[in-house]
Amino acid sequence: MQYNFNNEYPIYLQIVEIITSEITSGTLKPGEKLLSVREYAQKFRVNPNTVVKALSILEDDKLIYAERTNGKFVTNDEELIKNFKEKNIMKKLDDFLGEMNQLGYSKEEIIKMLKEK
Amino acid sequence: MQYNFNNEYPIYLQIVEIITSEITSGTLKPGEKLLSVREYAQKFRVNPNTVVKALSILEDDKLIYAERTNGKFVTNDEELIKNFKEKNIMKKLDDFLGEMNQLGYSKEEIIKMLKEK
Amino acid sequence: MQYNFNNEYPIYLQIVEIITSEITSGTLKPGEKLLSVREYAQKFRVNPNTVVKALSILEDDKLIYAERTNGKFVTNDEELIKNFKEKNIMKKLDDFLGEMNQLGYSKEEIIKMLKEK
Amino acid sequence: MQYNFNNEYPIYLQIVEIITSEITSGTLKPGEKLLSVREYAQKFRVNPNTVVKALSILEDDKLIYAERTNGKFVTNDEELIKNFKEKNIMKKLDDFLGEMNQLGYSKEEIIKMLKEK
DNA sequence: GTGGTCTAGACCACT
DNA sequence: GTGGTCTAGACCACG
Repeated sequence: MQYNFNNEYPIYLQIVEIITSEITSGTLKPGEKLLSVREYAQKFRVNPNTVVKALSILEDDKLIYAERTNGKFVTNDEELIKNFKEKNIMKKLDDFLGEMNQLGYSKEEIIKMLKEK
Repeated sequence: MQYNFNNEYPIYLQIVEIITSEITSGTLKPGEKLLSVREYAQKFRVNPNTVVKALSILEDDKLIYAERTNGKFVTNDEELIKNFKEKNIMKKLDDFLGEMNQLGYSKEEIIKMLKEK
Repeated sequence: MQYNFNNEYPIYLQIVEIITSEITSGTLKPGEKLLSVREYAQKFRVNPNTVVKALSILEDDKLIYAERTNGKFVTNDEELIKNFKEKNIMKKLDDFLGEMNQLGYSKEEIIKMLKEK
Repeated sequence: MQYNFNNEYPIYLQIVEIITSEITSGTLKPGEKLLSVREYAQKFRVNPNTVVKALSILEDDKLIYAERTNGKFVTNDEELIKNFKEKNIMKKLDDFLGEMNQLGYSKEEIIKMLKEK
């Protein structure tokens, strides 16, 4: 798979989003070991520092935790993952509705357009 | 009215979006004269150059045109405005659906969540 | 006829060029009376001041002369018109060759491309 | 080398033309890194922002692309470069022929004059 | 009074 | 060190 990063948006945040959705969607299971920084750097074709920065944010969010010399792991707190997922979704929904309203579309019209797709 | 610009996002792009919505929503009619660069600068409380940058993007998009020393005007090409509006909407819809799918939500689930809001 | 003025270039200079070529190409004959400022302004759909500025340049160039209350006329100096025409042509040729050379085309290649058109 | 910018013409557009010719003529190869904004500013003895403006036009044209914080690079799309070169040439040829025709010269006469130069 | 251009200088995020 | 953004302020051509 190719990763096409958007240049108008910090790469490390794009990586945060990728790994976050891997966790919330279950591609990465609770307790599972993450790739090493070097492996992610290769996979994403970015500078290792960029990966470090992304992972430290995930660690702040408690979505992953580090075992000192052993690697980084997905949290075992499934409740947290679930909450994170819902919070994420709600934010996206609200942002989306807000933008569409600004353009003059009501919720009903939006649903109609979605159905037609 | 107060303009609260989001700091994580270039002001000039936010101005582009504001004026674009004014055009696509009909607040600014085809052929209508825009405020002068200096007036927008006052209104938005930004530097005139920031306005210049925003307007030059709208001009690239053909949504407005400049009459040398006379001011800037909304395009008379209503077809273009309509296309622009639709393109804009479709992009937002697709982006939104893409993000949601990446998080593991189907179109039906999304519609359901929207209805519940 | 429609006049589509190029916005990136002063209108009065574009008018100078139009009238100049009318004179050098013989559309306007030596001694012939020009339109009035007002008539040109209507014809070109520009501000009368713009026409005045254009005509004053032509007068500086001696291509036209003013009879006080009577109007403006094409010069009777056919030699001048001819010289003007040649000078004009040579400048255009040189500019063109210069630009093309900068892009890496020799005179021979240019002639070849012209023939193929 | 000295850069003598023509005062009747925006410097940033003159820079656009210089770099465009360097790309289309192969002086700058596909994928090659451009000088930094600051280096160009020194070389051309202009303000960095003037360079920024020129480069942003080249980026709009897709002739160059930016790698965030890493520099700017010539596009790798050689087809695009070729098309750009040809389009550029054709435009110049057409403009030139158009002007000359307006002055009453046929293509044959133009070719004759070119040969005599 | 209008937009166009340019300068000087500053701060910031990113790698 | 790189580009991106923004400000303040200046001068100019144009109509």
